[in-house]
Amino acid sequence: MFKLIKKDLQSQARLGVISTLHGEICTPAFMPVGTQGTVKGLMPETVRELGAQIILGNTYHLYLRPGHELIRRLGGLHRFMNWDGPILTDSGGFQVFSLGALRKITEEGVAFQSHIDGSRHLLTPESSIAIQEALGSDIVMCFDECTPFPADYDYAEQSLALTLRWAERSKAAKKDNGQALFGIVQGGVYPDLRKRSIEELVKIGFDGYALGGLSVGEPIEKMLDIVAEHAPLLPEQSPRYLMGVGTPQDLLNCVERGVDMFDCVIPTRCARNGLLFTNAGKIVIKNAIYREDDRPLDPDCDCYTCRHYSRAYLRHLYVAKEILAMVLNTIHNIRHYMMLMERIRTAIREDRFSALKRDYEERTCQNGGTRSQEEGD
RNA sequence: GGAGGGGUUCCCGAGUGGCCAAAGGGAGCAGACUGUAAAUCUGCCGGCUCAGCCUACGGAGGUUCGAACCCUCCCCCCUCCA
Repeated sequence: MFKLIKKDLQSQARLGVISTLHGEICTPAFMPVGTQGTVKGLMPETVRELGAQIILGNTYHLYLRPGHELIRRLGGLHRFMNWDGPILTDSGGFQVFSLGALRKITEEGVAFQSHIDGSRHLLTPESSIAIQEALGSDIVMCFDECTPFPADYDYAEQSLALTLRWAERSKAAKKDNGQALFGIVQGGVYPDLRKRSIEELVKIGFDGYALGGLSVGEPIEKMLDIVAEHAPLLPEQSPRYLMGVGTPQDLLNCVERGVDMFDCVIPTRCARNGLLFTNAGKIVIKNAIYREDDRPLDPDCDCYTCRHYSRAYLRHLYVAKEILAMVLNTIHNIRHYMMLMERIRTAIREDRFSALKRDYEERTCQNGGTRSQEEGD
């Protein structure tokens, strides 16, 4: 299911292809997030045109609404949302983390109260897998506990142990139906725990491996250290997925450290909130300096937004709270991410990944990436 | 002509003797956002030589230790009746 095509000589960067039931994915790849069966603001055709090869869906959210059985009856998630490319579904493990106040973790699984209506539900490794099978995703994620940060060693160790037991149960529950199943590495920020996590997951055996429990509030340097140390420990012939990351700078840093797949809400959420990524750094489109700026967002971008609209118009739409602002901004940010990934893949193929990374950093450093530079006050 | 209501900081709008540079919205300015409870959230928002001072609650005057708040006159708006 994964074919490693090339390894960079100067870094851990890799070029590969993942085969799924709904097509191939060239890696390194960034997967736009479509939590509720839609990449917010975009039609599937647009998502595809922007260069996305695979998108995310979410077990917890689709289970609660509209319900996985309903989606199954209507032909599965692909048909339901009119996206015929690959879909990866997250298991609900992240909601164990993000909906902290509304859930209780037990050996059996996680008892949730719906954030929508307060109703009570139990999500287990078995039910999470069953839901993902009903949705019909191409890549199914094991149900895990996304360990929070900070977490002390004892908590991280117990959490990891639980996630490993759940991984075994997820594997056991998974039907042999062509859907891929990925294991998730946990262990907090503790190297020995993460190493153990990897060893145990590999023993169980998965189609791919994800680094989880990162980008949950730990310092970026910490995350990079962990990725640098642990991504190379994952099986070379399996895809490596860093969950929930990140900024363009994070993507470059983590490809360099051996990661093949990413997903993150940053490009879509930030687009809706008016933060746009360009080849000259980030732009906060609501800022007054763009009031009469007739230039495109990014002259080096080929997206629909940059080909047709000025910063002044985009600022106007945003300030006026027009729906089109979110659409155009999302188109741009996703295209920026996709273009970056395309350039990364080409650069690895042509043995110039390091040069590309350096070049991108130089172009954008003038006003930094999100959360990258020193925090002011 | 008669009866009543009202003029507050960029706008709307609370306040009705000291705790008021004055609630709350809006606008404006800036920041955040990392497996989406996010079209969300946060901060600033009269000026200055900034633990204080100055300028401000339609205008002018007055009462008071003290007034956006009480009194007098004036100006302007709105509603109803004729």
